[in-house]
Amino acid sequence: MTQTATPTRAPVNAAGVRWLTPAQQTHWRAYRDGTALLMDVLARELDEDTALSLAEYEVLVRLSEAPGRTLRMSELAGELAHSRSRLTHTIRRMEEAGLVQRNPCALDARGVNCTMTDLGLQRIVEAAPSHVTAVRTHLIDVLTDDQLRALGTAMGIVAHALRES
Amino acid sequence: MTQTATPTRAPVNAAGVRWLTPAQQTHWRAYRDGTALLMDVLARELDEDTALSLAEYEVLVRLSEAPGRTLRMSELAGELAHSRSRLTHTIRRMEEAGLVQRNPCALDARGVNCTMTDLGLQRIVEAAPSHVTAVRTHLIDVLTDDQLRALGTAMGIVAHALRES
DNA sequence: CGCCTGTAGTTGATATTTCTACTACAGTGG
DNA sequence: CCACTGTAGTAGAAATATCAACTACAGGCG
Repeated sequence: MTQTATPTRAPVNAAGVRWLTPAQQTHWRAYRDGTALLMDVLARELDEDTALSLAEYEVLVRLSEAPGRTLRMSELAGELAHSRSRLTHTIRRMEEAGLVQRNPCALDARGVNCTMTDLGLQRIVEAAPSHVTAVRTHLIDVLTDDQLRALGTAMGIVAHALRES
Repeated sequence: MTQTATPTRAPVNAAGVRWLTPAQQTHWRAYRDGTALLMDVLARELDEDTALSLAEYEVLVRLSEAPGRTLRMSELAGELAHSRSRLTHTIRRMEEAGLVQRNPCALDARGVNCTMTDLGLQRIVEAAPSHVTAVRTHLIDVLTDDQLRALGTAMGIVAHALRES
């Protein structure tokens, strides 16, 4: 749990686990804490300004970019990295609120197409400026272009590695 | 919601909102999606291997590093960036499981000290190798040292900016 | 002291997420 | 055609997180 020396190579303990170097520890924690704070404030401000959760907003963004404002449930779940179950519950609530609509998929009788309604479109058009401003204020404007690019590149690599497995 | 040109300056819409450039959009999304995937897999593997949630693990880490394995509830909440309410619920469950213990604070009668028990220490000593390996596998080992450093630096700046306000 | 404002922590209700099991259909190979 | 395996989606229960009071005490100031 604690580190007494400052090795440049990761130490290996008796069980064969490669521990983290102090620098790795520091960077990992900065990432973890910064992400927790950032997501928290983005969720809070979005909810205050627009009464949408981050999950609902993300659903609407993906649908707004899809042809016919429509995506299969599984595609949506895959893009959002949400479980199928979670997505079902989210979409059911959004359907009750009139933001989306579900229809059976013609090509695959198992499938369900999820379509954004006009109300859903209206809501995200209203919400986007607030959210974009929040992302700018708390993330983009506090970093240089290089820092943001490095952040995106690093997490892109992480995401790619995870999607492989 | 969509971008047709590739400006290097952020466009400004009628409402005065500075939109994101395509590059900013790409990096922000890579960060968001990568983080979602990463946190998800870390939580899942930790739970499978040790029956601890990420939140519980983090509580134990902070306590293990504190003098006397003890922290005030509010200090713990501050470090974890969790709400007080959330922490109270988490700690109540952990206390029922015998991982921590709560005692009134001598200096401040409002305060509550939270102490890690021997069982709690044992549990995190057992859990740490698994979690460290997961963090290595999915984050640290897929990045170069420079990339990890850039990631930590960027999110450190973000965290610092958020803690100011 | 007595009042006021702010901090620390808890609680119960509500909302969301996760877990588990389930139905239905697709695709493959006998 | 039929079994078998895998994919798509759902539903209810259990776990967890958020929200909105609420109690209790600290610290400042008249």
